[in-house]
Amino acid sequence: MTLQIFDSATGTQRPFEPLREGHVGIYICGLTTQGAPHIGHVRFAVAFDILRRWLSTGHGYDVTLVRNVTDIDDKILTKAADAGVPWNEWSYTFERETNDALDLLGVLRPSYEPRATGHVTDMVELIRLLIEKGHAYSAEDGSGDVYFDVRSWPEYGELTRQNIDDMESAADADPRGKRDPRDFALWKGSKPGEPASASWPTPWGDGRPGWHLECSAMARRWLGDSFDIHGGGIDLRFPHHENEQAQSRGAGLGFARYWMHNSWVTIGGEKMSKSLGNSLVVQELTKTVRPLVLRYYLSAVHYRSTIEYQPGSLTEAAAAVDRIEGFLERALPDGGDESGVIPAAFAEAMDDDLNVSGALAVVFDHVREGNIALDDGDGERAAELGAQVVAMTDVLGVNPLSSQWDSSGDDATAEALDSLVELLIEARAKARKERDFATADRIRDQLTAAGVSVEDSADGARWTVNRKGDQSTGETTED
RNA sequence: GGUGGAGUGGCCGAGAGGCGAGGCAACGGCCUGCAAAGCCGUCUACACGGGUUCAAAUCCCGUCUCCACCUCCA
Repeated sequence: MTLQIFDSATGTQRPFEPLREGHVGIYICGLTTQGAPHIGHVRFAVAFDILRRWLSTGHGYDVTLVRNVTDIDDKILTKAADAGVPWNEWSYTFERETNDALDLLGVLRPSYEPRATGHVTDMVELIRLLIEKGHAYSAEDGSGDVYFDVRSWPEYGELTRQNIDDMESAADADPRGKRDPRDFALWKGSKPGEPASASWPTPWGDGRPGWHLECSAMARRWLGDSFDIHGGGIDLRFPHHENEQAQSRGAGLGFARYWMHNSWVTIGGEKMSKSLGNSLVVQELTKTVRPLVLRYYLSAVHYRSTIEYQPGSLTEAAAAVDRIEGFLERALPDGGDESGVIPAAFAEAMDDDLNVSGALAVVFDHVREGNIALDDGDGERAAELGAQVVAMTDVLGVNPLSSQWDSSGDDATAEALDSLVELLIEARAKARKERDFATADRIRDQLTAAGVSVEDSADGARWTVNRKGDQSTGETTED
């Protein structure tokens, strides 16, 4: 079976064929290092994490995933200056914070994570090539800026299928030394008042990288002149990705062969933004909601569909996760292994441009069938189905049994809790046997009050510690 | 003005000419000492108006509504 990918450059779904057999090179834009990441900021990472897992698990590809860090730009310089912190420390602080958030959500780390500031030489080389080919020029106003000449590149607008003359030129655009208002900066000359540490020498003057150029330079260095997939948020399509492609192809490089863009998370119908406060910052949210639940929530919707966040969304996700988890804990009491085979229906859904919703339907079908097997006392069949559920949820990064989600503290504490609860469970079992239901219920109530759920079954009681976000109280409600 | 996306049952959300995706919630039943969990069942939906077709949520035409991007956005 071939993986079908919706290529936003053509606006069509087409079969994925890698440049090099057995290998896939992916470049993703997106790490935000201006501030703490909210759930909208991390969606792209979750979406492409699923792509990556499916390419390797489902198709056996060796995947190289490069995810850049824009560690210098106007916003970083401004915010750092306002905070009185060196810009590089500001950026690095949030780079770590974002990576922590992604670790928390089980996003696999990239193969490599290059920073813009480490690739000035590669950028200079690209600028040189572009000037040589007549696609770039040094600003005539002596600012030290270097611009890409969009009129010199007939294919400009190709990626987003736009006609250059139909574009609304920004009313507030500062023409500076541009030949055309749509020309964009490859390199930005240093301005008075900017920190000396944010300046690098080039043949066209001291300055710092333009935003778009870094991706062209880093993709080229770490993935080659041509590579398979370029990903990022839909809002980056234009101008960022359009400009990247123009620069790279203008310089004579093949660049990306498939473009994938994820949609975003909205709240109240609007794109999520920082001004909404920090209630949806990943690290805040995961104080009351399990990271697994948040990961599920961000994964469950197709990557090209908008996720509308509303109070209650996470409670709903928690219920769905509990359903999978409850089954797996009963079907695989000793934990999962890697023996599960991925069902064809699941693969089919995933091959259809990563139809995660469709794939989850297959997961839940297996959960139901497994529960029936458990009710019938067919542990073997249940374990088999459980293993399949493990395999499928692993692809989506939402396997409840994964060690990724272990957070119960140290083993000694867990063992102490275990023996205390077992003691009460035994006492309750004795009371029930003697038909002393008042005592049995009192013990269960005490356990419930302590945050331990008890479920009776034919072969004894099963208990679990209630998780964060399982109750509606874990949800922050809007007035 | 240009480009693109969307409108599906109480809610979320797939699907894309005929066969009731799935999840959540609610209600009824089975099971249970009672619960919980699980299972079975009920609620039969595709913005609106036309058209094509034996058959349309799906194709065509038109309309309405919402959202995004258009040179520092995940």
